[in-house]
Amino acid sequence: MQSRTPASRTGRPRSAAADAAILAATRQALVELGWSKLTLGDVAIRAGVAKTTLYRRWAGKNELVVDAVAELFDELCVPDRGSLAADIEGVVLQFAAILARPEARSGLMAVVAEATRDEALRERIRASIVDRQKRLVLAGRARAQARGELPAETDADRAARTVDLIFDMVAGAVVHRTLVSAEPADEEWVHGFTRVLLSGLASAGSPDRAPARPRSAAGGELPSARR
Amino acid sequence: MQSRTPASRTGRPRSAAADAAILAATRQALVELGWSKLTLGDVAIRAGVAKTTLYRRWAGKNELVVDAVAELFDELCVPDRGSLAADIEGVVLQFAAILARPEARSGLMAVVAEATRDEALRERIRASIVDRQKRLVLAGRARAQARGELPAETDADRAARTVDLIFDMVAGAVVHRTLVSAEPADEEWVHGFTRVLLSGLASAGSPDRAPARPRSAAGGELPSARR
DNA sequence: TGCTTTCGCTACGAGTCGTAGCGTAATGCC
DNA sequence: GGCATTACGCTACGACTCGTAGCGAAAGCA
Repeated sequence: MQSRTPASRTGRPRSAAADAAILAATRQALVELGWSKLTLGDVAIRAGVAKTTLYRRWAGKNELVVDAVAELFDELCVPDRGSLAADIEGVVLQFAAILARPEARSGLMAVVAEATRDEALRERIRASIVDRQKRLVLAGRARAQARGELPAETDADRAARTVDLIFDMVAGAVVHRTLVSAEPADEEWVHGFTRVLLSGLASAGSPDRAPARPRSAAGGELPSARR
Repeated sequence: MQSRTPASRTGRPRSAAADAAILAATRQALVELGWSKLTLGDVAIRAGVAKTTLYRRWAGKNELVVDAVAELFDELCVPDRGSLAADIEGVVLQFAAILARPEARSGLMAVVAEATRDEALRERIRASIVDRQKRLVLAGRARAQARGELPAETDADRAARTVDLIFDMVAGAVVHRTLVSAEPADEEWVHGFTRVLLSGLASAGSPDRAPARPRSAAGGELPSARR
């Protein structure tokens, strides 16, 4: 989590229960106060620990909130729903459900904002939040390629760039919808999003059905503009 | 900008020069200090005005930064480049150039985070930043429909939802790429993004050319494959 | 029993916040 | 020109948060 236990064999061990209580109290404070009015002294009182204990474990507010928010993303997974479109919709709905929680909304964007001027914090976010999400994209893509819904990628470098692109498009769209447009990423929205992501803008006017078009592997076939 | 001049005919008018100086000083402070270490007292000194003047014009740090950041988006426009793909790439590159500036990076996300718990602030952001961006999507879409690259939308309600979706996908992807992944949205990335947005994921494995393929609809004109 | 590390508690200087009060400057109206 | 009205600069203030230091007690291990 925050700091390792490098080689400290002896001495009184840190209370694991205090860790859990502090992170839970941080999330509760995020809900009730938001980022800007959250103070470490308040979190300490809520968690039932001394303020100095907080400073002994975390460098500051930023690092604490990153860890508190990161736990929210533990539940993310890629359920095999049988098709790429269904897999995407499932994951996006999970992601949207997390972002619907107020502790995620106010905490996540704030630490990302702080990370623009803090390289170490950015790395911490990447390791404990972003990479975990990106792994979902990798898993879903591999599964789709095994099904033949996506062409297999030979060039490893290009494949990495493609995964990064997909990740930014999926996560970015959900975050923007939820936090900037401030409207729910409900099933209807996710359905439309998935259709555009898979088939492109030209199909945006097509009726409600026919989202994915599992297209035979290597053939760079074009998605048909239906309607 | 911040407050109207309801009916105040008489009295000493507010200095417009002070407004400009304050907003410029705010952006400068964002660059040098970032969001969390930016104080209104510091901004006042940089702008050469009294701290009380700041509080007379803005309710607080949030509102001030929104106005300061909003000015960065004034330059956005949709240059007619002849095809939907080229138009998208142009706008996205403009948007990316703004987000590359440190005052936008640290300021924008911070106020969005604060807005999750402040309805009035969210409305202020929407009015002075988001709506301006969304208008670009509307303009580009209308132009593409006039060219025949996109099918005309009859249902006004569905059209509005589609525009919202496109907007969240475009803005969200660029913001996520720039601020979360912390990598530049350069021409190569924008090119790949535009291809996926227009043609869908299935075309992601195709070679570097052939971005958009507007299919039929109403006599589809083909945009030139650039590069 | 000793050694080591953590914990709770108190206290502290430094810094920021947002506001009040006062005298002065700039404008419109008569 | 005189008057009312509003904006401005300046100072000072209480309230709050920050992050740290110091101390004695508690909880592990040899």
